Amino acid sequence: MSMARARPLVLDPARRDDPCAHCGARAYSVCSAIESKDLERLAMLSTQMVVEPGRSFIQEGDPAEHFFNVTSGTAKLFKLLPDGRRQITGFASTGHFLGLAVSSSYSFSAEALEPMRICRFSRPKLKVLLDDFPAMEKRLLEVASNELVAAQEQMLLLGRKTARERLASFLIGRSDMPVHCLGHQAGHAETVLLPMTRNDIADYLGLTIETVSRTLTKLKGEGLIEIPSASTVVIKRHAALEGIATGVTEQA
Amino acid sequence: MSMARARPLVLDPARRDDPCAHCGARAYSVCSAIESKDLERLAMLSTQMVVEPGRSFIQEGDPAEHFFNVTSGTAKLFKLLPDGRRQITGFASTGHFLGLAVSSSYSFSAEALEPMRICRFSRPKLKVLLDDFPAMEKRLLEVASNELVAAQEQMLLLGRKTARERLASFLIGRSDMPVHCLGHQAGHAETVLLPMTRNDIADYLGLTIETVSRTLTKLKGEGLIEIPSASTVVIKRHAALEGIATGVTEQA
DNA sequence: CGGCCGCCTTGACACAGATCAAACAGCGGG
DNA sequence: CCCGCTGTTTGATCTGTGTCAAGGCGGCCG
Repeated sequence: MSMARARPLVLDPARRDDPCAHCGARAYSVCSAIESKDLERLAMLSTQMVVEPGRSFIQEGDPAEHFFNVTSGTAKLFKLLPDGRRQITGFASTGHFLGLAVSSSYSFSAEALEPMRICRFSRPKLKVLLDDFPAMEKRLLEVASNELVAAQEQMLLLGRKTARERLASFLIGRSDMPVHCLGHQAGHAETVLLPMTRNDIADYLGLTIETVSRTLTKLKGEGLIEIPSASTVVIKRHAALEGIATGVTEQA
Repeated sequence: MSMARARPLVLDPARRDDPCAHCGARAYSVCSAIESKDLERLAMLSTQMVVEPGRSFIQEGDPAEHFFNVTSGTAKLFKLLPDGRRQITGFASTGHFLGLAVSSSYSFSAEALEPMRICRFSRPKLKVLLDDFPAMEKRLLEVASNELVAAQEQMLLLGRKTARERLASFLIGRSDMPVHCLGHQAGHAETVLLPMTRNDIADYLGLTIETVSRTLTKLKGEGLIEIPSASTVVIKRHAALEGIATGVTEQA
């Protein structure tokens, strides 16, 4: 909680050879709303950056000067209480857009879980750009709407689901993620990779690390999942796990 | 949970004497992005409706054919699990815009707490309107961004705050609400009116009705609040309550 | 190759909040 | 004015998950 103060590395501040045109994440991001011919202008406004695991690139409370677009890797987004209690509100991976807040300061922090590449825009400049590209604004509204739906689902999870249901929901949610979010290691859809620690999972699901560990062990014992390594879960009985996740199945 | 099947009453389907121009909620809603001269066109697309307390006007899972704008009154928005567990994700009052979901079906239900007036738009028609009024799209993006921030704050509450902190946050949040959301009964800022039942509060805060009641009684006993009637709370020590809400204060 | 360190698992016990149960209060209707 | 309904408060007890504590495992560095 105390390290990660250093600023992330800015790549090639001088070199600007049309990064957006060659961006692998473009198809998945809000930038897909920009036509090829206008990409150069978009690139002019953006700065490519690399963030190492454990490094923060957004701090709750700091003046919100930039928007970000995740080009590769994964970050955790979280809020803190003064005594250190933490709630992870989501994980952002390839294509994810960050920093939509209207307010003048960030309402959450973001820290890289894996090596990341992100694309940074200054807020005032992007605002101007949006006036010229209403399609991008539309896209942003879509993105925001989808996140709102996801946030409401998470509220249901945090407010009303049991630990068992939370873990099942989490695993099902991960297994349903689009391939480009998962990074290089594609693999079988039922093989879920967890780039975050048990602590992160706990803080995402509103549980403790011990409960996460115990609950996973129990699901394994029941043959619903396998855990070949701490960061890999294989879903063996997808339908059963989904039943638990949606609250259809009574406790075992 | 089983009543409220009847459709809400549609007001004056024929009469269309420029309702938007006289709408008291316009200043607070997304419609403020539309200039006076264009209001007639907006009115052509909208249908005014009245909803009685206890009536649903959005059902989770139903095809999402309309957007709604709350003109007066308050609704609760919620999601259900198959066994009846309920999470209220928010309360919508005057000026609130509903139904942003991109998906083809609603992801939550909405039910009136008080007599409501709402303004209904067909989705396809509003989509077209948005192309002509990018200012309104901007406004929608702002609204969605703000709701996202609120949703993240609520995740922190549901995942990491104690019952005492949740109630304090809830009361502070209510006391901070803009006047137009609270309906006619303006009154002192420290007088909080609760149009919802204890059960609704519980389902909003991820608690049970008994815990809500007990915790309020305890806060009263400590002189932080007064409860002149079940639906009225007076905040006596705002700063202290705020300290509890934000997790600064240790448990009493 | 061995030792250290961070992360994960497992166990014993505690407690905040849930559950079950009953009495109480406000309010509209007869 | 009293009755009955619905929502609220209060009490007794239970339990899922948190807390505290002790190993275990695996990866990395020297």
